[in-house]
Order: sequence, then C-alpha cells, then structure tokens
Amino acid sequence: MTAIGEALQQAGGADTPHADTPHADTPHADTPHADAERVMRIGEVAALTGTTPRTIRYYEEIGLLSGGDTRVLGKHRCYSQAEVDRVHEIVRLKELLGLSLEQLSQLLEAETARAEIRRELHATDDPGRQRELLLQSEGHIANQLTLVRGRLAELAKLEADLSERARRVRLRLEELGA
Amino acid sequence: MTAIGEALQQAGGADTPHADTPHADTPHADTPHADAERVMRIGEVAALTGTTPRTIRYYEEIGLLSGGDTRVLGKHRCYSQAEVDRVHEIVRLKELLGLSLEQLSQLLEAETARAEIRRELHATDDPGRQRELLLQSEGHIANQLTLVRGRLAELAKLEADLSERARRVRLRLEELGA
DNA sequence: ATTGTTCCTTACGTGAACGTCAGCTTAGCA
DNA sequence: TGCTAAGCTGACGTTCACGTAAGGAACAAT
Repeated sequence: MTAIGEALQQAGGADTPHADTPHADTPHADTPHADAERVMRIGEVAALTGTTPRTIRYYEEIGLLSGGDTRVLGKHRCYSQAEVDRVHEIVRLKELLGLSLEQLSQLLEAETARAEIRRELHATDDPGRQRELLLQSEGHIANQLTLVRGRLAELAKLEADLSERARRVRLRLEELGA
Repeated sequence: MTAIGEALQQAGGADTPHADTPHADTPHADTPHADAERVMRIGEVAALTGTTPRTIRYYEEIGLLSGGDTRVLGKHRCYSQAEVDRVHEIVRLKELLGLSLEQLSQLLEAETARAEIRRELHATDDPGRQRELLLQSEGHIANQLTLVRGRLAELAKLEADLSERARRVRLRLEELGA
C-alpha cells in the first residue's frame, strides 16, 4: 500500500495491528463481577489499545503512565480499565493533534488529576474542597478544548481552501465541456 | 514557556522564529515589476516560511522541493514565490495533519503536478489534453479533501466528547453551589 | 515438578527530521 | 579589488518514539 493510502486509511482505524495473544480473552466469566475491574497485564492492554508492550513501558518510562505504583520491581505490571482508557486517550490525541509526548504529558495533566479528583471527591465531604477540585477539572478540560478548537478552525480553513480549488477546477472543466 | 503553552500557541502561528537576515527585504523596488517574480535565496525563503535553510535543503534532498532544476552545482539556490507557497503548504499540512514527509510527498504529488499542469494548460490547445490534466488535478484535490475531512470528523468527535465532559463538571458545580 | 507462554530489566539499534560544525565558494558592496 | 555576509557541500551529532535482542523471572496449565 502506498503512503498516501495509509494516510487515507488512517482515518478508519480499528484494525488488528498485531496478534500477540493468540487465544482471545477468556470468554467464560469464571470470576464474578469480572468485567468491572478485571486486572490485566501489559500484553492485553497493548492489544486492546492497538499498541505494543514496549510502547506501554515507554509511556511509563517518560511518566505518561503510572505503571502500578505499588508494583514490586521485577513482578508483572497490572492494569485496570482506567489505564486502558488513558492509553486510548493518549493515542487519540497524539494522532489527531500531532503532539509530542511531552506536550501530551502536560495536556494529560488533566486526566492524571481527574483520577485523583474522583477519588478525593468521593472521599471528602468538604464542599469547599470539592468545589476546588471541580474547578481544576474544568480548567484542564478548557485547556484541551482550546487546543482542539484551534485545530478545528485551522482544518476548516484548509478544507475551505481545498474546496475552493476543487470548485475552480470543476468550473474550468465545465467551460471546456461547453 | 511550557510545552502546553507552545501547543496552545501553535494555533496562532505568525511568530518571528529567528532572525537570519537582519536588514529586511530591500524596501525600495529598484527593479520594475520586482514583486511579481522576485528571485529569492534560501535564507529569505526560510525566514518567510518560518523554517531554516537546513530544512529547505533537507526537503530538497528528499525530493519534496525541486531546488532549482537548472541550478549549477556549488552555486546558490534561487527560488520564486511558487517555492515559498509550496513550503508553506508543506509546513501547514505537516503540522495540521501530522503526516510524515514521505506521506506528504505523495500527497503533494498534487501540487507538483499542478505547476506542470498550469504550464501545459497554457501551452496546449488540445482540449482533450486539457481535460485530462484538469481531471488529474481534480483527483489530487479530492484525495486531499478526503484526508482533511476525515480528520475534521475525528476532531469534531473529540470536541464533542470534551464538551460533554465540561458540561458534566459544570452541572456538578451548580449542584454544589445550590 | 515441569513446561510453555508471557513478562521483567537492561541495553543497544533505528528511522525520521532536522541541528551543527568545518572548510570553502559566491554575491553584493565600497 | 578586497571584504563580509550568506550560501555551498559533506559529514557527523541529536532528539523522539519506539524496535529488538539477551538473559532471566513469573504464572498458568498439566
């Protein structure tokens, strides 16, 4: 496939990038309430997010992922659905906005804080503290929105330019046909 | 400035990235019709496009820029406004779509062909040939549009997600305030 | 207990996209 | 004609974002 082909396909997504674990995830739920907070290992997370274990470890290395605070060195990393979500978010923002991982780690300060905030929101009864946390959240999201909307505007302008070009070419073709 | 700051500013553009040529472009038009097809050298092009001479040479090296077909080796490269436009286009697509330069060179086949097409369109009187050229142009633009619109859709979805999140946080804040 | 698969850490390798330095030539000007 | 700023051609260095390989430990199943 050509490079442009890849670029065009890039919008589709949802492919099967590599087969790491051959037999799929255990279909029969052996343990009760298994789906809610299943503990996953790195290979599964990688497969679910369309990345590789190496990538996940790298993201941990540079501080994008926590990588199991309480994990004993030398033992397996274990992840929950929350980490999967985060990796998905990382990939999405990275591809869509073309940000470097350093920029992302700053932007994702929002997400990092969100987990913390959710925990603390449920833990505290102090309305003042809750207010503070929510305001922080709002600020982070606003940051992301600013970035995304800026990109949207630029892309819209590009689209307009291209449409205009296409229109002109069509006009000339009609002239020619007439 | 923080990385996120840069990312947020990235939408603004139009900064002065570096001062290469101290005294600006000769303000007095010595030669007549100077602005139409001024011949520029690499430093000026770099300054105008917010890049560096090295970058321009690199783009030439990998085939993204022609770099003066008729240029004698060892002599200075010279550029016209067309090259400046092309570099601008490259930078724009690269940043906005996050494409690799190889992908870009495929996508920009359109632009490459356009110059050719414009020349040939004026050179030939054969309507059949003209039709063919215009159809080619149309195809290339359509390719670009597909790519851009795909991105636009993805970004719009992201924006919607973020807005939804922001809405929820605001709701909780109102609850709290009430 | 053995075995096969997945994972661990460490460390070196890689491709893209330039940056940077050296040594020399060209172009504009005084 | 001489000077200086800008450009030229190698060629090596660098950062990012991982890939890959080696040697060993951990888990699941038998």
